[in-house]
Amino acid sequence: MPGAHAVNLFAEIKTTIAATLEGLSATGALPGGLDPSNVTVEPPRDPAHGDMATNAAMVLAKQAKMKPRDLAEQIAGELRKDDRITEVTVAGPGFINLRLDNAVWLEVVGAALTERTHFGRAPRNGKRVNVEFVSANPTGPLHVGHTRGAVFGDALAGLLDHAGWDVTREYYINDGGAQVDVVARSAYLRYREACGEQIEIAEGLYPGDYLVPVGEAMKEKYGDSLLDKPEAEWLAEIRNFATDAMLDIIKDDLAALGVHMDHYFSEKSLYRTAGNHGPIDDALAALESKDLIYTGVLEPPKGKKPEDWEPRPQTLFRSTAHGDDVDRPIQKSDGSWTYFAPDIAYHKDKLDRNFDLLIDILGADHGGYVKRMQAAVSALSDGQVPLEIKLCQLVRLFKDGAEFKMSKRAGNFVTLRDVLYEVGPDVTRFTMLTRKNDARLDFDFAKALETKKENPVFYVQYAHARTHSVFRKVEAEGLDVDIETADLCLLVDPDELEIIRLIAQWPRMVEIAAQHHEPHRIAFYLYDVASALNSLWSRGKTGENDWRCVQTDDLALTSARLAMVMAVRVVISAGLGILGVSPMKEM
RNA sequence: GCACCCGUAGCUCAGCUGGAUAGAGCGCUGCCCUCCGAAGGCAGAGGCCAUAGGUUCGAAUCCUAUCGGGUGCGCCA
Repeated sequence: MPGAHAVNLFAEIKTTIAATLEGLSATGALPGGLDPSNVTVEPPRDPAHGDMATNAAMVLAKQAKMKPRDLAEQIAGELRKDDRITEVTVAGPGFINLRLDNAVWLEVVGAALTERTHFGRAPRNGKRVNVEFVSANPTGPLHVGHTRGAVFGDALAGLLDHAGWDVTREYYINDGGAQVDVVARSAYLRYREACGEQIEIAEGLYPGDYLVPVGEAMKEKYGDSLLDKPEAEWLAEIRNFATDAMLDIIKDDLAALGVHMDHYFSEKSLYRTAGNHGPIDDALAALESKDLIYTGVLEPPKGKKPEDWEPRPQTLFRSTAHGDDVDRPIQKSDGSWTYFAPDIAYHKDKLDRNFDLLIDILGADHGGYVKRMQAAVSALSDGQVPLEIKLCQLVRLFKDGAEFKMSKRAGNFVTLRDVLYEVGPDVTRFTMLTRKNDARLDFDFAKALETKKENPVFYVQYAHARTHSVFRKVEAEGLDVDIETADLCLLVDPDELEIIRLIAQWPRMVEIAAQHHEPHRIAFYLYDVASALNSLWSRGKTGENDWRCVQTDDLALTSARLAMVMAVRVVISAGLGILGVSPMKEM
């Protein structure tokens, strides 16, 4: 067995199979050059089939010009010689089912105990990934809509880190558009208010009282010197002041949720500075050199019926050359940039920072934006760097059993802070990760706090707490047990071995979830682990006394069982760690 | 009109680069604590994986078409 960081048994057996194929080719038993890349080694759905199943023979039958079952028998014959494998059968259309020596499984428990938080953590793969998420406009506190993206992005980043990537968590500050002027004007009103004036917040400005302290801070800094000046003289200054203040609020919100960004990138920095040149110009020049920029007139959008539509020439990006449906405007008809222009420049900046993979996390309402951005990245990187855009669907809130609708006009936005105040960061994070990102999520405040099995956060935490309570029991009784030196071979019960096999799947789970960029798989896996532990636990409570973990008259067996329980704890706490949830020692 | 996402048990949802008899929770039926947390466990009933074709040894999964739901479609980001 390889040492630390390489306890993915499924990957090991796959390697063994690949080696077996090569060996058979070398002896002439099989044709050479068989490509095993499509071979899978997985736990079979039905445990009666064995510990692992591989499709190798079925996948390679055509290449080898053999019947699947004949090929399977060939491979099986070789695998039977392997010490780790105790049983090899060929079944169905050509599955090869394997049973491994218990000792092999038990070694995984040993690995979990020695590696602890590193168990399942892949070796560094030397690749860098940039995960951009949240990126809310700096116009106020984060609300629930942002929360899902924040949780998802952070968990995905944690997952990729666990799977071997060098991860940068990044936030793009939209501080270049018109909406930050609106914040500035709104803050200015609060400033006048702080100076003792009666104010009226006009339609279209931000009414939120989070701007009150900003106005007071402005008075602190500027006194009443700005009161009589025209907007042109204070706008730029106040814009900076206000967006900084908003960003501070957002950073506090994220910190309260347990999210920490590695890098904040300002949109403003992309525009022309003192000279007549800036990153946007550079990005456009790069595209222009590839003949992807031209002036043209777009067709009117169908079905939307814009009343004031009329054909106008615009500067366009030939995104159709990179898979988009239509070319996209980067300049408005008045010559100013569309939002797309700074976004192109921003992604060029990411590319210039030499990432091997870019991931953007956006709300599902940005779906129309995916192809054009991927086209831009494809063009700028000559197809070398993939951009993956993960869209998070809406969160529907339920309060007191009824859906709670938020609307901008009613101003009844539920903020991230509200949610954290009600249920806390751990429940918020786990609950938001119990759905695929592209599925709508129902978030029920009451259910999130329920201490019942139907609430997965509770269920997993409960199992984790049990892994502690049993140790408290041992301590209270003053029993002399030692999990470090435990003889794991005493674990022979099928239910015990099932738990161990589940634990052994952890490294593989991390790998698969990371490959698919789907942290929710971790949440579901943890639920399975919790379920297996709870099931076994109950056996000890229903007459099968000999199953109880703690056997005062058999400390050797007790030690072995505690070692297994500890391995469960290691896996649950590692999994919760990836999701950003802190494991509880007692409920 | 076009693009993207989604249609799996009565309800809410999993289903691992296509794999063997499609899974869980809720709800329903019936069981299980003298003892590590019953805040739990076990068992039962419940399915034409939207529909129709196709690809292949093999499809909930891939392709095409249709139906149904969501999101978006130049000068908002």
